[in-house]
Amino acid sequence: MTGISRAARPRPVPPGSSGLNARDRAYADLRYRILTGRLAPGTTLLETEIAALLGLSRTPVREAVIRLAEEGLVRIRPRHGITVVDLTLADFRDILDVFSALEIRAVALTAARRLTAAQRDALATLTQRMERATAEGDIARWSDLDDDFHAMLVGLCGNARLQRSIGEYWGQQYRGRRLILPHRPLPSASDREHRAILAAVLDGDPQAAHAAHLAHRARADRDQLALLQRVLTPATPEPIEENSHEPHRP
Amino acid sequence: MTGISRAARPRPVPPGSSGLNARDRAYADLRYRILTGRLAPGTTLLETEIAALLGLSRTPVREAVIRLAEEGLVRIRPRHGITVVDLTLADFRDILDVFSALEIRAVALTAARRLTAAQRDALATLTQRMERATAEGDIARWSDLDDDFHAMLVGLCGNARLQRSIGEYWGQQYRGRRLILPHRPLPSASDREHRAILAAVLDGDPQAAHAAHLAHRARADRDQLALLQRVLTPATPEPIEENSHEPHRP
DNA sequence: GTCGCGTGGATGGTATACCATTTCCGCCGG
DNA sequence: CCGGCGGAAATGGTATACCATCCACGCGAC
Repeated sequence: MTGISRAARPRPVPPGSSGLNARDRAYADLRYRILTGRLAPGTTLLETEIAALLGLSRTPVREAVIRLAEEGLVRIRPRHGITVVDLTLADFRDILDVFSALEIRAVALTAARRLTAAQRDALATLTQRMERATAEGDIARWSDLDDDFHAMLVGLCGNARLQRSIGEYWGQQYRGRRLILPHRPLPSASDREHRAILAAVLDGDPQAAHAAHLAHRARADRDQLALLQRVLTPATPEPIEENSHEPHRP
Repeated sequence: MTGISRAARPRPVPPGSSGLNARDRAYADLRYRILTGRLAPGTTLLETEIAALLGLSRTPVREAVIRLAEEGLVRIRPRHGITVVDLTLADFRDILDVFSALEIRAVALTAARRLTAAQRDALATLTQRMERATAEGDIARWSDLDDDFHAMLVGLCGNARLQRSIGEYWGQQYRGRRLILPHRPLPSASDREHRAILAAVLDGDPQAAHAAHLAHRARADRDQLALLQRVLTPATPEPIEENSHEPHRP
């Protein structure tokens, strides 16, 4: 394909998304609003309301909403409206289980492939930049780079279906990451594990990559869930700030 | 349960189709036709034609087709119609990669759960019946039981999202199984591996279950792909089924 | 006061109408 | 004879209309 990579696929989706049909625009727009918290969990809207909100008719909105529902971001209750799903700790556990299983496989596949020098460099550079971010205590920056690193590992696996499924869960997992971002400790363990993953991938050793990524995800998921529990459990004594590094205003 | 109460209006409802909404009926119907080969790979239909075929309007058909496309069973090419995807060996490899990764995780989760006596019995019985089928050389029956066994392991994992994703890939994997069914050797290896999986699950040992299922899937996938290669490579495919060709347009 | 039933309205599921885009095909010019 | 161009028809994407269904609410009966 194009020499330049498809660019880090994550990112909730830039606001200026254009050149698509109405269905995809509606999907991208709604997904973006949900992932960035502009559409808060629990928000309930009618098909008509969403259509009006986006300036479209019900048909494309409906198709987009069905897709979001299949992805687990919203729930459709006939005659009750479309509700932004409020994820519980158990939900996050389930999501991470699936997401990790897929990602581990993807990394193993990537390790089994021949990478170009540019790709190898890019991976190595990302880990270095993450370590620098850690050293500087810039967790938000680290988190973005971590997204890029994982996305790149997945993007190189060569299995389009696998990538698609991972992308499907990425959004849900992202919501959890976003919630705990302000509470994250320094990701020294992740940095260390990333080194091991990188080494295995550059070595072209799928077995080692599988093991390394499995270990990484097991620990990272455990930590993330522990943090999520802390964030989610309070009945709401402390309003969780919806602002992080995003522009404000809902 | 549904009985006659629903039939308030004379609707040209497809025969046997239970009382779902039109979208789900269209989805189930099309999926069934594709998986059973009634809609042969390569078949191309227009939205209008499918709608006429199912006796529905385009709207629900469209929604169903979008879902099938996301699932990878059909391909939508605007202004060219909806084509039943003809899976290549590479496709099957990709599909099995994802499917196995998910199923392995599911089995590990199941092993981590407390099962009821009935569930344990059911699993044990299934393996026994499979072994009997093997002894009798009834591969078709064995294959069905194998489906049941795997489905039950997955069904017990307690992660609804994981189950959903597995279900999404099950259909595609099923097409491959169906293709090689007549060429399968006696599944002695599978039976042996199933014993190991069963033991680990009944032991409540997720680690062991993970390892056992990983080994099982790795070997089974390898064998299946080898068979698929044999089935798929000949330019002039053997009469795999009695399925008739679609009438071609003049 | 509470429970049950009926009715009206809201809602979403489905059908249909409309329109922009693309493709196919024939015609004209080179 | 070939290739580009134009237009008509087909097609899918979108908008809208329609209608069965379900829910809420109120009224009446117990």
